[in-house]
Amino acid sequence: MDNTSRVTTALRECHLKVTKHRVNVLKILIRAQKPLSADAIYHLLMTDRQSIDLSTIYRILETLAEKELVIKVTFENEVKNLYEYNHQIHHHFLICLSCNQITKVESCPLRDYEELVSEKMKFRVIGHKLEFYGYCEDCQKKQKYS
Amino acid sequence: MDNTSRVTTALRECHLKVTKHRVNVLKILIRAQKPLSADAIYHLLMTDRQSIDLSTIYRILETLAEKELVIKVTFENEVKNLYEYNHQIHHHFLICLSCNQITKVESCPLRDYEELVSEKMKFRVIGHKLEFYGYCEDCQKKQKYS
DNA sequence: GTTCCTGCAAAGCGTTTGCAAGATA
DNA sequence: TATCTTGCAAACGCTTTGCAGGAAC
Repeated sequence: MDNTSRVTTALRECHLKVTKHRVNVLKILIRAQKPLSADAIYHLLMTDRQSIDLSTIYRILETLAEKELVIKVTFENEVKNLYEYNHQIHHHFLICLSCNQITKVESCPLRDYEELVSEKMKFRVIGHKLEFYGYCEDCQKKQKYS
Repeated sequence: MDNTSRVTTALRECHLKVTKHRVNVLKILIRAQKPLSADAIYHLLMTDRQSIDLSTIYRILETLAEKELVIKVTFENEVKNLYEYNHQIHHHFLICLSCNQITKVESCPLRDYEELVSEKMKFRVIGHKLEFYGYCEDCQKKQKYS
């Protein structure tokens, strides 16, 4: 199944009308494979000669987040909210402090620890958010020679 | 050593002038034991009959964050930036999805995992950010009877 | 006296909202 | 046709900034 039909089906299942803009936004997020800002989506659409208003993008993202087709995330030192396609696969991010590149990691060390926290702190853990900040391979190389 | 002199010393060590406002902001953050917004600090000062402008608080927090006396943090679904006193002790937070209460946990399961990430992903990990979202004890009780 | 800090007012920026026109079902 | 979606313009809330007066060193 290609992305267009995948996205169309997803929208129908959520009882949302299938509009050009919604399809485009979802396809962009799938292709990106990482969180994007409303603004970034706007520019990608513009580059692709798709006219759309920024406020429409915000409304679309809000709606999609409500239906859990996308996930809204915020990172440290990033003013804008970012939105990622919800692949339903638990993951974390590596965020390069130098170039800000975001890389996904699909392994997670926290399953056991969550139980421990639940017991010790009497806090019922529903989820967690974990990011690693540091330097990606490229930036490490650049730093060596600068 | 009481908080006033602790804070005064810290400011001097950072070559910052010791002003009433800076001392007050730092003391509030120490007392709070959790991250506060600029706005929250403003209201605490006002309640204490200390007149100050919001922009001054932002400037103070920015300066203190630069000198690493405080840490600027952002949480999911929280529009405002929060600032916490930097106790230099590694910790994480439990964030209640119901009442938004923030609780500190000082244990951390990630030291070993960071090494793994460094090796496997060729990403030099400098730090990480981890929060647990769920329900605190009080909210769990309330949910039972509602 | 010099440098840094602060209050005030205004602007900046990301995001949200009201409303009328337009598209989807 | 009824309902939902969109573009446009304006407003909103948090944060930053310019500038002149004031405080710390």
